Amino acid sequence: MRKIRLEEPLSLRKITDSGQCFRPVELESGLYRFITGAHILYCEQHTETELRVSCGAREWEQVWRNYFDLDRNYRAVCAPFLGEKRRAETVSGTADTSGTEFVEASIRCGWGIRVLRQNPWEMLASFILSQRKSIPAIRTAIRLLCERFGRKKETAYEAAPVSLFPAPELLCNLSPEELLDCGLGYRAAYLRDAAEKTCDGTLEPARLASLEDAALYEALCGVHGVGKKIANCVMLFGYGRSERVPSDVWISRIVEKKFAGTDPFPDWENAGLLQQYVFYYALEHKAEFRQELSH
DNA sequence: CTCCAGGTGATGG
DNA sequence: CCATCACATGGA
Repeated sequence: MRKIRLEEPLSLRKITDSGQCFRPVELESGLYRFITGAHILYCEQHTETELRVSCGAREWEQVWRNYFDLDRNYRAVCAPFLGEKRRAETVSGTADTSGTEFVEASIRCGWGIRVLRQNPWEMLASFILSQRKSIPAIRTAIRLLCERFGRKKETAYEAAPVSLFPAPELLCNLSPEELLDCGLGYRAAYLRDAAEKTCDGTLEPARLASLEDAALYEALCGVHGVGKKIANCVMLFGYGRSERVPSDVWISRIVEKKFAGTDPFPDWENAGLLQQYVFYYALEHKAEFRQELSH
């Protein structure tokens, strides 16, 4: 395992648990596995700014530096919402306190999270499957999908081969039953539609990457089963559109409870990163935000 | 057994 | 525009 020094803290555990990705796992105590495309990384947290990684320097620079979004300075991005800087800017005294304090607490709680730059097709497929499922159930469904249909790759770190995410071409030729068998339920037809549109060029990732936000959003919403939340997830996590804010049930509850119903996410170039801290905070404090029972 | 899950589409006001 | 409802099935 090779040593990697980082300019900012990075937490393998928080990233894995943050709800933006479903395949990273902690295999045994402290050993994490990440996969993107056909690349597999084994990784240990040495200190908060030092990792031990299984790949060579070249692969780290060409693949994983981008995947972990290491060229972005998160401290600079978050500075306006933290401590002294924020107080200095609110001398007028009119700014609200509960909301901004909540944002600050969320950033501190999730410090070390990176918003990963993941594979666009994998994000589209994964978030289509995610609707009306719990995060553990999403992980199970995606794992089954990969194990059944994904290409296998041997590594020096595990006895069993690792399953890559199945390419869209592989899913186009499956029978409906084969997809249902992964616990996809009614989402199987949605996934099929996404696979076909990705293969026939309608949603070709390399072309979509060059589109403006509005056009990309339109294209994604053209898939059956993709609405605004999933489209924003794919844009944020798959196409690096860091201003997009996927608004789901958790975010709605937070807006209601902490921001008096007013959208706290400004029309800002990095709003999606803030969203990720706030979302993680909610996951880590579920009891506080869980749905009130109706009566 | 019951209830909920990182929503969406169809339908009806 | 907003309010409901069905949708399949794994977790808790």
